[in-house]
Amino acid sequence: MPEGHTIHRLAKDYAAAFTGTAPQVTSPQGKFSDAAALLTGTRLTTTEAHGKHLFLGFTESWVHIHLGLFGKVGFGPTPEPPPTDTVRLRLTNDTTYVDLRGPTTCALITPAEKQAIHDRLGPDPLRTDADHTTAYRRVARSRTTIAALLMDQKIIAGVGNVYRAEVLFRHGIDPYRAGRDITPAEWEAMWTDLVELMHEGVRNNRIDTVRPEHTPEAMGRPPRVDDHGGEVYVYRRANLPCHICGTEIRTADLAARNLFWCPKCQRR
DNA sequence: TCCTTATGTACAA
DNA sequence: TGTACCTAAGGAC
Repeated sequence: MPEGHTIHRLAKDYAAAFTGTAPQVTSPQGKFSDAAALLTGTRLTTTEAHGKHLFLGFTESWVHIHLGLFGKVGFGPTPEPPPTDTVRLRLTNDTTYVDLRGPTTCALITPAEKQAIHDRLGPDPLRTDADHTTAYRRVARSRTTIAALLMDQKIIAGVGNVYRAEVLFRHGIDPYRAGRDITPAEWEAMWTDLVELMHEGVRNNRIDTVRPEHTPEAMGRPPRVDDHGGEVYVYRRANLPCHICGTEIRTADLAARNLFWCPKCQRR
């Protein structure tokens, strides 16, 4: 379930369980075995997230993890169960084990390689070093749709398909508007909102975007049941009535991803 | 048991 | 723009 909030949460969870310890590192699936052998016996000193990229800092080098669409991480107490053959990376110390499966990336990198990743990523609403005005400069010059720009990690890091759909809804912005038609005030408002929503996402480990006055309880409707876990306005609600105006939520393909929006609440 | 789908990205043409 | 890659769950048979 990887948007930026998930990765920042994982950075905290890895740190809480392993910082200061020298975990046993293994790769039951095999693709990370050589690196795992090198890392075993060295200390995990720090962890960090930028957008959807996770970095585990060991004494000598960094492990760079990107979950992609399918990657999953699971923690548990020791004693650890025998790993299944899809576990790419397992860390185990005296109290905790953690398994990583299905990542797009799991690699040892140097500090210079890590810096190169930071350099190609845009500002991350969850990082204190983020400067949203640099992102707006790129948005304001672009003829690309705002829906595509919000998913472009070079422009803004950490937003995925759920936050994209939801923040556009919350600000009444039609997803097909060009970046250059987004006003500074609109960008500022979306950014501020993302900072809040994503911090809440880290705390709760799920995406909730529905304002208190529109919750199922407040509106007298049944709670949402969706395996992504959170309460949302439009994401994966195609052909269901908009929580606010009742219009059917629309869906379309945009750059090979599913886009969702309310044609009445979100105007050009 | 097979098929579809998914909160992502990179690379080829 | 299309396709490849990584995994697991749910639904159709």
